Amino acid sequence: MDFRQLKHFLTLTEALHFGRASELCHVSPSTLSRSIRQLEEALDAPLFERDNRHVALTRQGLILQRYARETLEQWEALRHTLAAEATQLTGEISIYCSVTASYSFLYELLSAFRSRHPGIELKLHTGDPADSMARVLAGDDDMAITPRPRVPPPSLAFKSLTRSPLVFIAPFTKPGAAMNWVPDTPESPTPAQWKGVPMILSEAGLSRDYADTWFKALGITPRIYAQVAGHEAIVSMVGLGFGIGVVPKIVLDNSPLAERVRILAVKPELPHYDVGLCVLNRRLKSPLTQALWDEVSERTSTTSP
Amino acid sequence: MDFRQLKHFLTLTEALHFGRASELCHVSPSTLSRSIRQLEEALDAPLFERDNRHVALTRQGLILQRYARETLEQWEALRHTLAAEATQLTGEISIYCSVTASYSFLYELLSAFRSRHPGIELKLHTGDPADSMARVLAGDDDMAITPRPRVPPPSLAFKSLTRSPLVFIAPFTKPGAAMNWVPDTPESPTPAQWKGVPMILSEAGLSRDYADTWFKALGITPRIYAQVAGHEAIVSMVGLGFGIGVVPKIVLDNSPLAERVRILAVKPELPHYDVGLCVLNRRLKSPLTQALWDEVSERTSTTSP
DNA sequence: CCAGGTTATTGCGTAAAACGCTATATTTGA
DNA sequence: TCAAATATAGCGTTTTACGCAATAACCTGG
Repeated sequence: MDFRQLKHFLTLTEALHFGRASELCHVSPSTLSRSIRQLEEALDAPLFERDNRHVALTRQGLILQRYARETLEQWEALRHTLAAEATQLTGEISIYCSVTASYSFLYELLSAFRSRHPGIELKLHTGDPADSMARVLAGDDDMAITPRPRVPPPSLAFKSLTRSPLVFIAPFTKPGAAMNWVPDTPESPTPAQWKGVPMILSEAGLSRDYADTWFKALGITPRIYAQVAGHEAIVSMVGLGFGIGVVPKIVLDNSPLAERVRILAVKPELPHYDVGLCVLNRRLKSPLTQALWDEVSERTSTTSP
Repeated sequence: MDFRQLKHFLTLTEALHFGRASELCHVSPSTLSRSIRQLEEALDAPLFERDNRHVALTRQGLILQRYARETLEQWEALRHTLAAEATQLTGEISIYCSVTASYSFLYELLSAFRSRHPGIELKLHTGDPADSMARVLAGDDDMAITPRPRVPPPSLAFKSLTRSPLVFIAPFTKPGAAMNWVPDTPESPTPAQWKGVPMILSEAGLSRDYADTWFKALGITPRIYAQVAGHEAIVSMVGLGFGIGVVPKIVLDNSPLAERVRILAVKPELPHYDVGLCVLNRRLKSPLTQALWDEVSERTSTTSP
């Protein structure tokens, strides 16, 4: 059963004459006759009473006429809907990111994207950046803001958005406050100075990896006071005086607790933290994710995996 | 665009796997792939995002899914509706007849027909039998109760229902009433007896034809007092004493004025009046009219044109 | 009554479309 | 690195659709 047959049928219901209807359909009369016959067989019902002089619609034909009109109208409506969707991108992208990212660099990016593609809905899920890639790989989110991994999985595409130094932070102390575990000369670290320092680090993720590497390079076994999920929480605990932490400077710049902590001028410096957007390679085929990918490209230089 | 493609599409939306969907559709994977491609081309929109490992529905695909479900469901509903209609005849037959016919022999016929075919609606239009064939020929009514014409038009089919004598009727008079124009010896008609008789005849139709023929055969020029449309009106005027009329006996038998008139034992007798059902030959192809035609056959012997 | 015109359908040969099989490219997991 | 799984493209064969020509039936006009 084929739309062309429905169109032939409707034309004949209007013309009630095989010759004229066949002309309107741009087929021969015999083709039209067969088309109608096929419909009648598909439905096992006579649609027209006809002889070589008269064509009249049967009651069954009248019922099919209603159905045929509606179905073809809805098909046309569907095509228009899909054409409109092709013109304007619509749909939903879910993005996983940290709280800091959500109201710092990402805010401006997504604002520009929203005004360019008003039909696209963005769903932000905030959480620990250490979980970001896992969520994308598992398909829980379409995209994530994540630090660039040292060895990216081959199925992921990564594009840089910004770079941030990774810094050691200590509590900001008034003169005379008693906090004797803060190293006197952080620019010249020694095991003796750092072995008693209560460290507040991420549970997992790149900042934790870089901190571990830093200590190992200096032959220091750090005293871990707390392992925390999320850099914002590290800023809080350091500000409360519990210890020293390692966070991306951007997190500090965007924290309301920034005046409660100070950056230590630690040498050697930790590597810069490359923050960007990651997505499954195969998801880049989707016009939606492709559009956001392009938006990022226009703002930064491309870093393809 | 073809229902088979819609079915393939729906199966793939459920399986989200070309191999399994192609099995469910009883086609090869390459056929299914092409079927989906054809739909995508017809709609100029991607319906699935897919690679050799994943198949995901696009937003456009979701829209088509809704349409496809509805359209195929409605098609099945339509088939069931038409199947039900084929089992039980439904529709409308319009019948033209005289008032007498409507509550005499036709009443019982149509009662039986109605209980056999409750889905068929009957529309009765009453009027002068002289108009009955014209109405059928013009398509104003599907069928008509009519006297058998002497030369039936070739496009009409006629089937007898009943026969009725055609009779002369005079006013029923009490002894001593003064009505000197009623012939003394109607069994021996003479021009002298009948020339002064005020005749009340149909304007047209068979009863008029037969009356004219009767008078002509006796060399009588009748004095026409009135030409009336409908036999029932003739009975009324004769009962009121205006003259002598010619009507089918069945009309008299079914008239509330029967006791106001008497039948004259006129010789030679007028021909019997063969009353039946007439219909356009081509209308007999319709299951409805065919059903009523069969009902008449079962009650009477067939008289085909 | 007959001939001509009109109309829907059927049969036939040709063209177009559909199909399954096989090969291919790609991805993933062990 | 290799094997398995998967969607797609190419090819030859089969099936379906199509227009042309013929046919049967009906109606009209001479």
